[in-house]
Amino acid sequence: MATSSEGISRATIYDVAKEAGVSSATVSRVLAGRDIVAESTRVHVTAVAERLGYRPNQVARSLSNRTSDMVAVMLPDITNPFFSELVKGVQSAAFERGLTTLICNTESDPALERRYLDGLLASQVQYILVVGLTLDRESVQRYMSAGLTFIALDRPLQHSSQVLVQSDNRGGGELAVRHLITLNHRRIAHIAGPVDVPLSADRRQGYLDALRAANIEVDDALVVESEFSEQGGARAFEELDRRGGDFTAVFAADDLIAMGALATARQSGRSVPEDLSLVGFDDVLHARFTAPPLTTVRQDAMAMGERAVELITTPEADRPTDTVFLPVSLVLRGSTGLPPKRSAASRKDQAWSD
Amino acid sequence: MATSSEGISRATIYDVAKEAGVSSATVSRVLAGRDIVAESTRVHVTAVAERLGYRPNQVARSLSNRTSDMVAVMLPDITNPFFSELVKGVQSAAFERGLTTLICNTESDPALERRYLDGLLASQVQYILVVGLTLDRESVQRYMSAGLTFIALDRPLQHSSQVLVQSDNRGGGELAVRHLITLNHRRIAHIAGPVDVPLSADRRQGYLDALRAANIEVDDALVVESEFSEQGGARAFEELDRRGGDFTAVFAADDLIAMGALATARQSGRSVPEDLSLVGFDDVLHARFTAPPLTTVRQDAMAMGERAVELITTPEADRPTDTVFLPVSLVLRGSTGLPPKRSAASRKDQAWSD
DNA sequence: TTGAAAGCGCTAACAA
DNA sequence: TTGTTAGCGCTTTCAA
Repeated sequence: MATSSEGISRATIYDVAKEAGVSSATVSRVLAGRDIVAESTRVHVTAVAERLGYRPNQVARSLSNRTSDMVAVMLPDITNPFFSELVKGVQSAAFERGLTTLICNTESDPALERRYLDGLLASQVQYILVVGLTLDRESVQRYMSAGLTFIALDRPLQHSSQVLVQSDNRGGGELAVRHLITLNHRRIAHIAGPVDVPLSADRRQGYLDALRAANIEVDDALVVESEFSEQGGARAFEELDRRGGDFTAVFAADDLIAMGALATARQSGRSVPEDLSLVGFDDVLHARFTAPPLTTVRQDAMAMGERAVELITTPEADRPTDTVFLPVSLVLRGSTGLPPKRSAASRKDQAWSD
Repeated sequence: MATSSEGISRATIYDVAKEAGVSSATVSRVLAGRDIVAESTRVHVTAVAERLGYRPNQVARSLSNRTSDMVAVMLPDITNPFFSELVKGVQSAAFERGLTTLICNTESDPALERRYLDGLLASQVQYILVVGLTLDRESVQRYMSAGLTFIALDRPLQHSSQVLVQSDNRGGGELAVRHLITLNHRRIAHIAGPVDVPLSADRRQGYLDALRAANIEVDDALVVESEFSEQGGARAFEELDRRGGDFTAVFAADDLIAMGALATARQSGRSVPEDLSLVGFDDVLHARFTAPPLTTVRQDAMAMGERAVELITTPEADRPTDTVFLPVSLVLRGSTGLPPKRSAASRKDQAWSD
């Protein structure tokens, strides 16, 4: 073994073996723990390894095993607070199981996705938790047959039927809009997420279901689309305004959109919730610090991450083959209230009860 | 070479060698690119490799080389938007150089930090971009002599004299407060960051310098401390209020604090900027979507990440040995304005000029 | 300019 | 229960 001044060299399994007077195989067995070893040699070898400050070389282990202790999580935008919380959940769950998390920020760029996947393949990484790929189906298939196992989080993988862990998006949308209806809102707008993200349709479906259940006619002019960002929400709200602005409430497809809409609404002179009620989706950390604090549908990002990691450590046979749904809940805060007089007055039942 | 149905097996360098009728060493040379190889064999081997879909096995490469193509970035909290932007910068710069980024979220927990560092060591990772460790100096030293190279980002490493890439925090604080003074504010509070984070002191020093330069007496009752979060900012603002609340402006040590303070200020019935001006620090994405949008000191997180990656790819000899400062700038938005009448009237010069 | 061969550190048959 | 040995896939002397 090289001296520490030589840098990165460390005690190897051979150093331990020689020092302990056994073979390297025995040391390996002791370390792996699951092979039969005499208690006395186990104790001795462990002590020697400890004394030498031995640390297994993960790279050598990977090469020999053709496995890796890393799990990758691939997502479109780490600056989206929902995703960064998700990452936190993945990371803490992975850590508990001795796995290291590799975060891949793709910017929804297929070229980046490909580079990452190639890199993961080259590094023997097997499991990829993925939040929406933009890569084409064929490429994904190719990576799968090359040995990658995908677990979809939040968004399904292109056409493919991988396991998917996601929140009850439709139910959440319904919850949000039912809340608004209960408050007596009738003209409810929806800022939907991008069409190419399936959960956008689910949340929108929840919106439609709630309206229909209350016999409220659906007005397409009240639905606009936006990307998941404050920027997008701001623009979408302007568009809604441009179309006439005849609504007393908005259900936004996520909190960022809601925050952008909130900022724009206030700039256009409306007070929230007096003139306009607003509901978001996700319950990101910042949602309780907007002015007013945002009423929103809570998704448990940490739980989603944990559940996904749980899946990869579940023997393949016991693994569910289709979607795992996570419950959502409504968090009431200050951004929703009764509609302004003009359109509210007619009903007094139900309000504030949900 | 195994068939693709066998899973993760791929063409190896030997498959290419055999197919091309050369030795594995030659293939290796061709791939490495920097060794002398006959042009004809280079072309031929490249073609064969291409045809076989050969991809070098990074694990084997690492084992042989005792190096890795990964660079780690270790930070206290990925959900802090400033850090997630920083990560984005690191990742894109790393990617351009063929490096893969490993993100380690430590929660400021020394036990987690240690586990991560052990793992990195085991994976042959050499470079760690680190945003503030809580680990003790001795441990850090031990990791360094075990071969890890630390590059400090945003916050210096414990007592150690590693390279540090950071913004001009003192200058930024001064800029913020000078702006408030120019607007005619005289009673300016400061919500400082945690004492154990050095940049807190720098920004606070900027605050003090600006006050002194304007001959404004410093009032310790106007300075409170907070962790870097909205939660903390909210609490700090309450404390400030409890102490009498005789101030017309607040300089917050970061945007999250500012956002928490903003929410609380509004709840306590003040309008911003009419009753109270507020300046943040960082210019995170959300800062332009608060109500009103936040005036703040802009740090270029992406640039910081890029600069750090640049450093690790710089030959050690040419590498700076101490702090690399990045410029900051003031972004004027809606959260700052003239102080309320009572305390403003007396001066008419300067206002709105900066 | 190329090839043979010895590692890098660990694991896993197979034998003993 | 333990040791011997042959890889895992690549890099890199050293010779040719």
